[in-house]
Amino acid sequence: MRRVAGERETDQHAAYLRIAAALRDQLSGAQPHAPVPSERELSEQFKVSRMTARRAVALLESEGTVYRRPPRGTFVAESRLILRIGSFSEEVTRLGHQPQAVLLDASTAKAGDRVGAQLGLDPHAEVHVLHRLRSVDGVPVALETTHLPGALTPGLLNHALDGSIWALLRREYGVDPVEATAKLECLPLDDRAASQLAVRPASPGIVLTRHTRNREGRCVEYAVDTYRADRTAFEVTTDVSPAAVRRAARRRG
Amino acid sequence: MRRVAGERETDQHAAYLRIAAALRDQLSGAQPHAPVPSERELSEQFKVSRMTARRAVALLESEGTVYRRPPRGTFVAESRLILRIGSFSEEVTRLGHQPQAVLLDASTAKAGDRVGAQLGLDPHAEVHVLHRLRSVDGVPVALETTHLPGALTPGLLNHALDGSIWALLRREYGVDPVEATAKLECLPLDDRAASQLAVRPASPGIVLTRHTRNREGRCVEYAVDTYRADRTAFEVTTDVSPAAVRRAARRRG
DNA sequence: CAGTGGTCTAGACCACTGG
DNA sequence: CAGTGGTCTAGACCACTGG
Repeated sequence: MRRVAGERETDQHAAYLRIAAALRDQLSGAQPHAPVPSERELSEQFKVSRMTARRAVALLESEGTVYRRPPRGTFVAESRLILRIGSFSEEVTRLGHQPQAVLLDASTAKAGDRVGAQLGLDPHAEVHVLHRLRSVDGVPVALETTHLPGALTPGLLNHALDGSIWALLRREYGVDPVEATAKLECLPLDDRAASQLAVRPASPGIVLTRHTRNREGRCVEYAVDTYRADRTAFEVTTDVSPAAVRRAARRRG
Repeated sequence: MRRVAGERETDQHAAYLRIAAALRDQLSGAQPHAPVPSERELSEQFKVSRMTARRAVALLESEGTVYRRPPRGTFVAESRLILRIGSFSEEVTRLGHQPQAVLLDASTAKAGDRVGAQLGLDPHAEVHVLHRLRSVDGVPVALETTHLPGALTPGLLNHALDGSIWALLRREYGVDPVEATAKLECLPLDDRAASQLAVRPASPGIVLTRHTRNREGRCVEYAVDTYRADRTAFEVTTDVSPAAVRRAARRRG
């Protein structure tokens, strides 16, 4: 069998992969939030340096199996939330958890070229921009940046913005989101996002870029949301018929 | 400002983050496949140990900015392919690239409890299982595991399986996929997947678990596909109306 | 103040490639 | 055979928390 660079003759897998696999096995039956052996303990137990034990734990962390809470230690993680594209509040509630929103920043300003193009508005049109931190059962899970056309939602910033925005749109403004187009990509979190989500820099994140439309096909929301990839997954249902593919191609121009 | 554990008084950011940011800047104007300075060069240039320079490069690799080709060096990556949920062949072609498929394994067997439940079939029903490696312009990008009900696609394994399966379904069997439900999650690639996709173990991956249905709502395909997260993103269009949410809830039971 | 994870050093040997 | 990335060692100091 052909070997890849760096793979030793004597070890089928690198030590850190062997340790990660052993730990994964060991923890598979454990309760969420149960303690995981410390890096120093693992380095003794597996007779490797701490840097090598550390790599194994980092791997489990990036796959969402464990989480670190310095300086208390490392613990078994809960399983991921499977969210649908839509209202964070409604989705988290549906899954039997408690959603929270903290408004980090809210402002009204001219759309500008970039946001205007995304919302299908003149660059001089007014747009509300909300930055919110979303949590589940008190644990930070996502950062939202939401752009809403000011003409559709006059006085938005006077409402309470720590709940479901979609509920507010429907109730107060008669704006009814019915279709969304979203791009999902997997990226390491930058310093700022990692800090706000209370995870280490470069932890895996899911960046969801979304355009939401009402029944008339008008874009009523443009959002860029960053989710912790270790805590969330997305489920989508989509039309894959050739007709839908052609429609999407037209929308894109 | 409150500091998190491990952050020094004197450096706003860790050295590896500072180096990553500098490199990101430096490479932003570079052509894809241009060489990136070696880890040893970076460690001299930034006056850090090679392990620290290495962490910076690893970060850029995980965000898809560079790729490593040992022992030749590290190079600037191309931008991600934005795929829709559907036919890999059709999507890659639409984006102006050349799709390839290599059949790794094909077999027909009883569904069993797990796959049977996913396809809505009796555990004793026959199912075709295909394992394929998908590439774009010669670069491996995804691993597909596709399950198809044998009753819908008799003799499937006698056809050429190195092209679009959906085209084959439509053309040879009159099976027409019109709707898909997919779960997307971000996971580090395991050893086997990483090796087949020619990336390092634990590189970021997107695991797409998909149920595809025909116009009658029958599940005609159950697939688990693993994509390189550094090379791909997904775009989906989905119904987000309350009615659709209720429909999805009913489907799930 | 013991113990944790976060970061970092200054080396080492390895397999492999391409000139 | 020079140079690359892959892995690893055996330490070090740090900030922080909780008993």
